[in-house]
Amino acid sequence: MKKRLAAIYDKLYAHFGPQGWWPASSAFEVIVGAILTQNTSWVNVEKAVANLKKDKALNPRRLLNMNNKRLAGFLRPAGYYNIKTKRLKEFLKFFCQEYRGNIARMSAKKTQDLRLQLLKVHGVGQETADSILLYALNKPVFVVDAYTRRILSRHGLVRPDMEYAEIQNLFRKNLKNSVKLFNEYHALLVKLGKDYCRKNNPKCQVCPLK
DNA sequence: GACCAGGCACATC
DNA sequence: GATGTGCATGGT
Repeated sequence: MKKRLAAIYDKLYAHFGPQGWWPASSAFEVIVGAILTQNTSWVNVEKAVANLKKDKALNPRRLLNMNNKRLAGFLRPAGYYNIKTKRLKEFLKFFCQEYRGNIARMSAKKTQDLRLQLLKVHGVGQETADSILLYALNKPVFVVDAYTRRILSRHGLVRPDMEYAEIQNLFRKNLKNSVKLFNEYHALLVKLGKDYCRKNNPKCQVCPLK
């Protein structure tokens, strides 16, 4: 398994090159994006984030104080905007109360403890929590998403219904637990997924992993 | 017009 | 524990 995971990474990296993730200009923006991208294409998330930036609202206090109607209006292009308004507010409440809206304070917490805290926030599940840990706070945690599952199962490394934690363990146990590697690996899987491995995508047979 | 997207919570069995 | 459903916009 070590060799297979390493080989997949090498092929993807050789084919696509470095992905430069996460596409955001601050840790806080990463977190907002992580919540907004739940089951949503990234281009739509970018529009919502642009709305917030244009209003100079992309900071914890301003977002937390904004009324929900207005916030939902900004989030609209990202879809599920009512739900996402609530989820974002839930995170902001936690972030401001627990860490005074300060990334460095939150980052100082022990990774596994912080992960558990994040999972208690309503609207933050495993993938969102891990995206925050890896891409906003640079913790060596592997992010498992729909593409990861689909790609690995199509290539026979996991069963399609395998638990999140089990898939995550595959990476943790068989690769160097490096922020740089985990960052790039997951980003490459998403790139491959978008280009070749969407649901019902006919390009699947010309996948560069073959 | 159908199908899909970088999930999650909740209901029901 | 497994399975089904609502949430919603915008691109292909």
